Amino acid sequence: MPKLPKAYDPAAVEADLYADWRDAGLFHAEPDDEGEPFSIVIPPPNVTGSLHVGHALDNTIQDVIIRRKRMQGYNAVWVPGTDHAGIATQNVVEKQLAAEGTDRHELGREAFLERVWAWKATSGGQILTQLEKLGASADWEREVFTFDDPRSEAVREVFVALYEQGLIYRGERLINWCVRCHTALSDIEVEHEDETGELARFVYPLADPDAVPAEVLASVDDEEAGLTRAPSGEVGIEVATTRAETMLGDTAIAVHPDDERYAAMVGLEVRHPFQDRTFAVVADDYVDPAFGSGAVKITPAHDPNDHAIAERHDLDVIDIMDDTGVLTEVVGERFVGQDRLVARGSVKAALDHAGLLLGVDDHEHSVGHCSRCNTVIEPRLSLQWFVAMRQLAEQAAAAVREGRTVFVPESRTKPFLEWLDNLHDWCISRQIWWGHRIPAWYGPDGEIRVSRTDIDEEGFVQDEDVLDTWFSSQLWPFSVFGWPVRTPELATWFPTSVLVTGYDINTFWVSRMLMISLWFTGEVPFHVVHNHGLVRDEHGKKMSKSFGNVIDPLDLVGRYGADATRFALLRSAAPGADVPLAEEWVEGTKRFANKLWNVGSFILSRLAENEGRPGADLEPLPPVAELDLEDRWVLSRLHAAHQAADAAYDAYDWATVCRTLYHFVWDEVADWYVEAVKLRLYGEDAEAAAMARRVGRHVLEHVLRLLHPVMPFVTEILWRELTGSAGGRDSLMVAPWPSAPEEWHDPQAEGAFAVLQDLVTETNRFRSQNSVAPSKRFEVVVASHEQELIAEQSALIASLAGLSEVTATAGLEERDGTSTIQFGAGQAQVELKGLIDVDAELERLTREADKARADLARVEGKLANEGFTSRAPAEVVAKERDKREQTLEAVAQLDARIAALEQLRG
RNA sequence: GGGCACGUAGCUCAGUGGGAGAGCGCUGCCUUCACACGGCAGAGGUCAGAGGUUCGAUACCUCUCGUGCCCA
Repeated sequence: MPKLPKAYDPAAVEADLYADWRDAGLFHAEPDDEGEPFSIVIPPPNVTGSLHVGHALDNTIQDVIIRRKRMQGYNAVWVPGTDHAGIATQNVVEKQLAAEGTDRHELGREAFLERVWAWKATSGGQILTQLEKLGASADWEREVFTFDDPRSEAVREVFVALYEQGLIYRGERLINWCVRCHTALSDIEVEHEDETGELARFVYPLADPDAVPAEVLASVDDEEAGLTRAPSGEVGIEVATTRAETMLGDTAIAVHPDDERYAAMVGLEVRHPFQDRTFAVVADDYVDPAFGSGAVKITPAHDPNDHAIAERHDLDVIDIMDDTGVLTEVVGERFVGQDRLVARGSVKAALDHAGLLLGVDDHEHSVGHCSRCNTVIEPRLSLQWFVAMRQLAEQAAAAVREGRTVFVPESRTKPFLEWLDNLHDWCISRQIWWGHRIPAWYGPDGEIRVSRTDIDEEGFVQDEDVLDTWFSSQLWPFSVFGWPVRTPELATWFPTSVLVTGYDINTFWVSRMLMISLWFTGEVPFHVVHNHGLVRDEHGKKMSKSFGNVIDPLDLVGRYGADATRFALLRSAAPGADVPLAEEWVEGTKRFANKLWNVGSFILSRLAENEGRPGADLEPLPPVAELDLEDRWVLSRLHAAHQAADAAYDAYDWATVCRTLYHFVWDEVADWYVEAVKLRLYGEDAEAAAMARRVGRHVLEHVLRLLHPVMPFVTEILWRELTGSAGGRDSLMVAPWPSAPEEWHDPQAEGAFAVLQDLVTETNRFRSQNSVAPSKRFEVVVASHEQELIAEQSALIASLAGLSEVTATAGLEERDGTSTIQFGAGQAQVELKGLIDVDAELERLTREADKARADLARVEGKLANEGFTSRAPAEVVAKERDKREQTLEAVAQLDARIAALEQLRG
């Protein structure tokens, strides 16, 4: 066997191995391939995207699942692709246009779209290439795009069908408007953040104070009165708002019907201070009489609750702003042309100037922001297309309740169902150009035609808007397989097996796939939703560019290798929890890859020429009874590791998979088995050495298979060395998943080996405490209730503990000049003479004791200084006191050992 | 305001009705024939706090405090 390089160098092998797998067609599957179908569709990343750690985790998990299923003999396919990402992609190209001094309107719709397609062809989808660096074994021949022709076909079919079924409608409703993106957004594309804003309190003066009963009017200065006297002297009703500019669109004041303070005012009119109009006081149950003054200003065009009240009371609706958030002429010339945030200040100033402002207080409240660009969202009444969600949501909820789709971890189920149960209709039209254009045409006399084919008739024009990107990506699990065409792929791989995604997009995407899939195919889109956490930094903070804690996964791959990067991510991925990641942790997993490499390289280095293994099947081992203790022990441990890892794989518990295999490889195989087996490998008995090689090779190959899904590269390269594989289709990637025979489970061997481990560990401790060099060999006489075991394994014990001779005895004789090593199953007697150089040891200990005394003197001196103890920070003083305690203890121990040694020297 | 998690070593986290653990970091020793990307040994914890259940609680229950997330 050729000797492998001393250290594992991922960069030297990864690209070649990946190309070899791909060229051998190992990523590709056909519907009529052998095996039970297993399928995963990638959550399509934005075509504009580049790989971040979140993608790295999400796709690593998918790769782990698909690689294991492939090894288990499933007809496994992982379909990759990208999302056209309407707003995000349009933003990218619009930015380019802006840099060129033009914009999309100047270019026109058609030219603009050509421009976006051209951008996509050259710069889009690089994220998929980046996934290859991670080792992603996706079926690249099946790559699709949410905006390619077959997917667009599916989108149109779904839109038209839902329209025909009455589940899609066009209507004027309150929606979320982004004044920067110039488009409507659905509810979930709005992110709410708590902010400290200002609550402005002001008075709407009564239009006719004389309409109020005299005794009510007389009570105006009372604390509890409904009426308020403004600084101007006018009498009116107090209201409050965080968005002062919305008062320009107010069309009512609402009070609670049972609120006696306002009973006399209901039905009366108040006067708008800046506009030539009045409006009424209405009574509505919605109002909370305990909040603020108990009277609420009503802006029906810019607040959902107000809009609901307006519908109940048939109020006027006044939209005060244009698409960019600038106030229109309806607000009056004093404020027209101001941005809504500017107007907020000027309205307050104007109210103050008019003597109507009562005060402005800080106010904690939740403010909606565009999830795309973070601009403050404006609720706004607008004519848009909607999907009626009730029926769809009920079906989806039922499917989840029946367990047709399950969430892993299960704890995600409840919030998901609660969200589904409270779903509002979905606004799906977007005022942008890049996306699936709404297949609706408007004819003369307000006729609307929604059609599967374009309408060319004179007088008909198509809706300018496009569909929400999620409207197309909701079809992904079946549109990738060609739906609505009944393809063999669809028949084989749909419904898909598992969907892997962060829990943060359960509402955005998972819910919609479930709903639409059930509606159109009658099937759930996936049997399992595996939710992983979000990748955060090592302190649990969200990664963000502005915070400077972003980790670039490609950078990690470049420096530590794909395997280490994958392992580091998975190792932190405990079920249900977010995933903390630090660069130095990746360094740690690189060391693990190196450890595995060296275990492999050791075993390989001992193999004889003819001991390479042919074929995909693991070579059978001799019956357990014929094996040595350490063989039986390692197989029993392998059995346990196999069971634990297999169960964790099935449970999507990646942290446990990693922990189990890491521990087995490092702490059991490397630290104990490899060391134990050296006795035979370097010994004279050729037959015993051959057996050791055979078991070692078997264990190594087994664990390589178990580890392959998480660390595909280092396992593959070692496997090829071990088996003499030339690559191609003879690959670990498609080697059968191993099994661990029950007969390996051997508690007796584990118990016996544990006795040896304990004795070896205690001997090491004796060495360490007495400064006996690891290379120094000495004799022990062991008295133990496991006398037989000790006698049988004396050579192994001697080898592991670096002893010259191990003698088993029933009982120890008291002898001068000896000491005993205590271990769990007995004692080992050691001759001290010649082992410990008493003089040198005394000298060393005396030096240490002197140093400790010097330290002690310094600390004591400090603590004796009154200035220090009274003026230094308490924690510093406490630290010094601790140090004194520790140093005292150290001095005492050193003195005791010195005394003991002096007695020995006599 | 409603809901859900979580609080264990300096940091990040496992864990279990009966011995308190891992990785990293830290200390000491060791270049011994797979590996210094290593080996051996070691220091370090009131398992957030209080009460309850129990023979026994870090674990189960209740409350308090603290942190995070989702929803309104």
